[in-house]
Amino acid sequence: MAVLTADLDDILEDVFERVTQTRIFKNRDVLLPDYLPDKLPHRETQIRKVASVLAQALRGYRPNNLFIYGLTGTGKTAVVKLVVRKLVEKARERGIRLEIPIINTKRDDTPYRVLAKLIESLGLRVPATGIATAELYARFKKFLDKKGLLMIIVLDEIDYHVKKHGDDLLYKLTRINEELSRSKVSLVGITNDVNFTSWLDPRVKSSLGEEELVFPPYTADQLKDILRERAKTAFVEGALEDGVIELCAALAARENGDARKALDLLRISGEIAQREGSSKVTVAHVRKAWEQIEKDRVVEVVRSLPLHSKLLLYSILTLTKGERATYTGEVYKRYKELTAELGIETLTLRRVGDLISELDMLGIISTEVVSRGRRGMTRMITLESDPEAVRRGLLSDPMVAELAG
DNA sequence: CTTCCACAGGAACCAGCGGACC
DNA sequence: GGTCCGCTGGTTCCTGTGGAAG
Repeated sequence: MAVLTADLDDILEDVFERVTQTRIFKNRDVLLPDYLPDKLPHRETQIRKVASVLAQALRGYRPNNLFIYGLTGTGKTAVVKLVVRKLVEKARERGIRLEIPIINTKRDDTPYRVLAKLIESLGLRVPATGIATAELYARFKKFLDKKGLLMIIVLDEIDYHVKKHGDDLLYKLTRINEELSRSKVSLVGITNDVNFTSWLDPRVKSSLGEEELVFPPYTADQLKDILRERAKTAFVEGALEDGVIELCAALAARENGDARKALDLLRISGEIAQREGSSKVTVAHVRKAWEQIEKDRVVEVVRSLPLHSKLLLYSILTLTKGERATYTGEVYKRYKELTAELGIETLTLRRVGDLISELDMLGIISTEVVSRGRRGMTRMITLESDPEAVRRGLLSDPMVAELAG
């Protein structure tokens, strides 16, 4: 352990030396998830389709509603944003009154907030709460009609909204044109969930699906092209060892052809290489990055859990030790002991069941409803993620740390 | 074949909060 | 300043259920 004997100056000197000497990145930012490139390889047909539907706006007509499906990281949002950017430019040149708000309904996840965003896009401020949603909708309609313009509303990740709040708002928006005299509205819905339409009222479905477009997952080869394209501006020449791009592409292709994941992976591989003072990004760096992404995700998710979920997870962790399975009853018993020890209130079994489901959906644990015959129905619970990462996430909470002693 | 366990998970309801409206 | 509103994060009460034990 040379590190223990070296003195601080030497260590820091060494680290600074390595980090500044080696140059891997030319422009790291182009690998970040929110970077919007002006070239999107293998999305020509989708760009064409979106553009041809929305371009009606340039002639002053209301474009057909458009519905876009595709898994995460297939370029849906990027394509739409790119087309919208150009379209708004053109409309301005031609003096057409066109407004295209893009609303992420996962971030703004209530009907209220969606409407608030819409009103804000018309240039008006809205209180964060306090008004009935129906009233807000009435206001939106009024202001919109007064302005007399063409509005294309892009609702990103719309499946979240509908699953949480139903298709009420969507239904109203698809029919809003009947109540407007001076303005027109088109809708673009974007969803990750391919079976999403089963959640919709048939009338909404047919109206929203005037035009439909599917974004297929990228293949490994296509991901390679995307990564190569970005790598050109992201890395200094010769910084990538042979096979790095191929491996990133292959790993991400396995994850449903997710381009975002592929880009993350490449970026983090580069960061690891840089930190190690290596002059090249190697395949080994990619493998490390892959593990790190998963662990970081787990630590972060666990850290941001509410206290009672953490206590449940802590119960699961100690009961399973990362190996065997446990059951709802066992977990609840352990959980009650923990809350008693901390002197805090205990949630009901009903609520705990929901919290366990949430942990399952987050991918931290996996559960399966099983019958143990006379011993009743229960959920079989196994820890799905790296126990060390889970422990780290949990111990960052002072309450849990107190329990662990 | 029937019983019966130990929960799953739906439905309805509630308290408290922050904030706008009148 | 009381009232109304939506949201969060709970509770209470309830009906449903797969399969080992009897």
